[in-house]
Amino acid sequence: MKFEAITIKDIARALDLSVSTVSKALRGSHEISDETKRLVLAYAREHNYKPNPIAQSLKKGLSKSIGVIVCNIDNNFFSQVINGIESVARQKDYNVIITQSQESYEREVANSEHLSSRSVDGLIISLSAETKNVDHLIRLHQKGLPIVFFDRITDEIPTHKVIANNFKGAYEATRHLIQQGFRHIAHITSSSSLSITLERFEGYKKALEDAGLKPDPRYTKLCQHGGMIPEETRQALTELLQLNPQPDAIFTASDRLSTTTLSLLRKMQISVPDQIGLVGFTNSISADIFHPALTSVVQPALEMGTLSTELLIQLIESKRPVTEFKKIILETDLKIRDSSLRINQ
Amino acid sequence: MKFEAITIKDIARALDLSVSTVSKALRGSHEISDETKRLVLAYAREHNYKPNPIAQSLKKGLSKSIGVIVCNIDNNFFSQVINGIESVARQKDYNVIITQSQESYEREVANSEHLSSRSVDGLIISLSAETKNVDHLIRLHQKGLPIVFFDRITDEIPTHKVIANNFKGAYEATRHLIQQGFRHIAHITSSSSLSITLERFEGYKKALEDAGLKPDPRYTKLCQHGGMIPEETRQALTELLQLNPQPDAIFTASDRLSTTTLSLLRKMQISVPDQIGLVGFTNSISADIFHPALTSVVQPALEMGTLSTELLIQLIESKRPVTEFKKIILETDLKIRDSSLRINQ
DNA sequence: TTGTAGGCGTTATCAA
DNA sequence: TTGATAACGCCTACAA
Repeated sequence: MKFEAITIKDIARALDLSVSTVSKALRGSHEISDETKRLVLAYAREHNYKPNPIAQSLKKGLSKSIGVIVCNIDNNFFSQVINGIESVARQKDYNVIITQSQESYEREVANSEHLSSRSVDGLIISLSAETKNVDHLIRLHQKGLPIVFFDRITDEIPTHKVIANNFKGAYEATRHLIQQGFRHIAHITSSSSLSITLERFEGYKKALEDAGLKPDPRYTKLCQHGGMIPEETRQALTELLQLNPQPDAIFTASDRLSTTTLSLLRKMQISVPDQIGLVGFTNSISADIFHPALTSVVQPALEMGTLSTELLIQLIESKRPVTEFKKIILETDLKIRDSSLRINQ
Repeated sequence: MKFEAITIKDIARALDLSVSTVSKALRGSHEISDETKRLVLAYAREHNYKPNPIAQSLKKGLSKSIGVIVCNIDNNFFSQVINGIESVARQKDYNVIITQSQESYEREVANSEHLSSRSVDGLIISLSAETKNVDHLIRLHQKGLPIVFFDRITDEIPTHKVIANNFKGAYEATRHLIQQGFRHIAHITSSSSLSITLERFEGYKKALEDAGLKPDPRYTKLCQHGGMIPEETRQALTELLQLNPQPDAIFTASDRLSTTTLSLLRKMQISVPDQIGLVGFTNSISADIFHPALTSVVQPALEMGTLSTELLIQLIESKRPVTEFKKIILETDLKIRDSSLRINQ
């Protein structure tokens, strides 16, 4: 009943050769006669021989697989990044092992521990909203595990990083709202410990200042769980709507926050943008399809995935230690669309 | 510079014991003295010993990983299913290796070959739109690789399957359009070789018939690539709009087709539902957030993932061959909402 | 040109 | 209670 695959040993026995001869023949070594090679290759093909990757891994100390930690796959941005990761990885013959932190620090630590201990050759990670301390990753990095960060990065580890131009995106999104005539613009964003939170907040603030508007700290609400807990977002929105003067527009900092906010507004029977303006920051290409009622700032998520993977594989396969690390900032591609959501239920 | 992990051998040398003693002590064998166990475990913990999973795999012939083949991760339905798969797998200590067929038969074959050959203990798959022949999977199944199908299944392989109640979902979606007063309801669907295509078409047809409407074959358009090629969908929509009488509503059979159609209608400046009715079939929970202009039929995608994974792990870990296979049909949870998309650009 | 032997890290069997 | 040995499948000095 077990899945019996053919091995080098089987070929050797069948052809009355030694395993090393077969091994060499299979890899086309020049120290094997053409005749023997022909025989071995023919037999291998005929019996559909495939080297056992696990044995190869054990031998070479490389698993030909890369680990990925994201907070949640079921999120347009991350699934697009993973799409990019998978495409490049497959092309270079690496397996992709996916794990989710669900925005939990503990799960992030557990997943990183699990993925290391020799089972992956490298790690691609975007930090969880809860993560304030990256010692677990520093440890792995010091042990020599190649790591590439994307989107939610840390400055504490010297390695490659790929991010979007969060400042510029947030600046342009906010400026767009201002140009639409909104004056009291609120900001719903993620955990204060995330790199993206600060960068986007700075863009938001600068746009207000450049327009002569005074950023009011009461108008910025943090969601420590990055919107994973809807109640948190509901609370933030409710508090904003009770302020005086009431905000006339909202700049939401992520896909999850945007969609949750949109959904809450719908339940509250508040039309966008007739009653309140809404712009969402997004890194997701298809966002313009999925968010027909949002104005969005679009970033190439797919490219983040492909780039990160190329950099990681480069790290893995470089014989000599890499000393210079890149921090790649993908440029904002502002895409404004003003469809609106009419509420009629 | 290499990642040097501590091994059993290191512990044995340090404690002046044999590797087999250490191995047994680590697994708490009762044939080892308490004193020795204490020593070994203390040393192991102190030096953060982790067994090398690759060596264990080689030894046991099990990799503790499951392969997944979907057409595209960057698709709400599949990313939600994978979310479910990953959750259950992690809980049971399995790695999840993701691959995408991109709706290509060739890539599906290549991925399945790659994932088998001992690198995964089981396979969870949803067929590509191009796949007409499943010999590649029959081969793996016969070799003893446990397989579970979800959503896009085949009847040719006797194993567990998890699907949605496609007939009922399509029936209700179509009936809803009829109740809204639409009479010329078109249907844009996927490849004719997919199981879901037929099932959803039957539901659509039955709803029309039950309402005394005559299904017109010209009103059903197939997209052989499941909407992966936008041009295909554009063509289908264009042809539909040229028919006489022109359809007054469309029932789209999948997320990708729904969003593409919505996007095309927007470009054509055709409002939904003022100028044309639109209902999309979806298995995706968050669809009601993402498709504010669509009426949707909601299915528990997450549950498809968790269920499939539980069934697969059951197959993998069952000592005796499983003889009875389940075909689980998850029930439709119809969720109607009639927000509308006003076009103003 | 081919074969022998040892090892990658772990586990299982059998002997001490 | 512990240890020596072989084995999982593959690779590679080194010998023949």
